[in-house]
Amino acid sequence: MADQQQNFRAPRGVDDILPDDQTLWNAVKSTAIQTARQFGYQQIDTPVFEHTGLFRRGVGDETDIVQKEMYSFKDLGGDSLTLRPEGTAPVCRSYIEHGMHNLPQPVRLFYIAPMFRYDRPQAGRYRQHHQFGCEAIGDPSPTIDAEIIEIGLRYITALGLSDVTVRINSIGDPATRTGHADDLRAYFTRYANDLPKVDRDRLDRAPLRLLDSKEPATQKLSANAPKSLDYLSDDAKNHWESLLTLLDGLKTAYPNFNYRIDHTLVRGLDYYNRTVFEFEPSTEGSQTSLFGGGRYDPLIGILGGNDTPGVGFGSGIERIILEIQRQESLKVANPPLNAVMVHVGDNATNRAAALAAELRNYGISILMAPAGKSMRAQMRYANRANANYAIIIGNREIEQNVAAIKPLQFDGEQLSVDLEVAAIAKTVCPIL
RNA sequence: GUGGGCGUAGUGUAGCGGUUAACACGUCAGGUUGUGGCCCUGAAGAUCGAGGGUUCGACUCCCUCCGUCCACCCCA
Repeated sequence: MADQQQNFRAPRGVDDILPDDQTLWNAVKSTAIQTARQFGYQQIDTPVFEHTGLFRRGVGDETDIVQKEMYSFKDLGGDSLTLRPEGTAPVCRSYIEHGMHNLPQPVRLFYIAPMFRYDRPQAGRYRQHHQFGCEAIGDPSPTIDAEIIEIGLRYITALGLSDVTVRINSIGDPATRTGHADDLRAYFTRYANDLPKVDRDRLDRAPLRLLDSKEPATQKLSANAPKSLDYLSDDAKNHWESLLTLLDGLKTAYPNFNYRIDHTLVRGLDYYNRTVFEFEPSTEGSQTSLFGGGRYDPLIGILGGNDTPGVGFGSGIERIILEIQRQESLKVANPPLNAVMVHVGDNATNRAAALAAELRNYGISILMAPAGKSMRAQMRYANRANANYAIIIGNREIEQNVAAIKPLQFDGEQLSVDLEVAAIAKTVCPIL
């Protein structure tokens, strides 16, 4: 608890995104937007908070997210609201609410939005994080599953990331899923004595979870455990096999693409069925999964809409950025300003301010050096500002009705031009 | 919720049972006549995370709490 004497810090698990980081953030976000648009996806923003019931029903009452990770609160009217912990349920709610089933199907949507989970922070995990997500609603075909995965591929490729493995699995439909879960439970129960405590504890609660356990003993048992792929209905099996064919077809366009069928891959949220996938870099450390997604055919029905299939993914921007920095895969820099205005003396300051405003009408970017400081101080300021030119106006210039223009990024002659917008604009921004 | 590492100026670090708590970067001001980058000089900036204890004396040793990082659970 910060008392009155202490300075405030950001709450645990949330961070400022400082100016130095914004360049990379913007690059990542605009890559996401470009990629999604290239596939014909349209942007959607849903509110930061929703009725708590949306997540309880959509994500699943028994999931960890709902059980212990939601930022829920009552508003002054007594409604229970929750800061969005994930993006799919809200998008589906919006799809239903706005009758998007009347649009040509499937409806393809994407978002970039903050998510909130009350979780213990660690590397790559925050209480507020941002996700780039895509959702395709209204098409049961595996071509859309493949499309969703391809968006992910194109996105990470555009960001220059390599060494990313795509793991994929099918967990079947709700009916066969419970059969599989029951058999899994039975299988692991037989070896209960060999299971480490953590895994014995979740045997009842979440038998699927034992498959991706980090305990070596459990991993050994998982190898021979019942596989969800052996439980697929004929429909689900066809869907799965078509998807694999489609993914193989992507290898021409994405020579480095390789997927790995991984029967230990399960997803934590209740609404998934059939296809599930994850993108993972070869980083050591553990909270590194860059993408998670899959098909969620039951969800719209669960939320009260007509049965409508859907498939999508969410990708953590913070993790993408960590990985970009680790691989040094993307170098970005802000473009320099056109000029810094250096002005000494009250007359000069007034002229300079007016002139700067006029120059901005030309689309020129211009930064005012701090008023009232020495020319040296202003020049030092200009030097740090990442600008191409200093426009220098002092008493001498006012008298002679000129502006001194000095290049800052390279050694060159200082010029003297008429104290007049067009002339200065042309000097400071030659393409004009 | 559980376990481990770490907490000294804005940042990164040094330090030791007794010092005016050091260094670098950064910030600010200067380096003669109005002009940046390199260089030089100077200044500001730290109740050494908080509270308690041991001691003649603690930034330094012990305990508690808090914060932070990492890991587990789980997830993006």
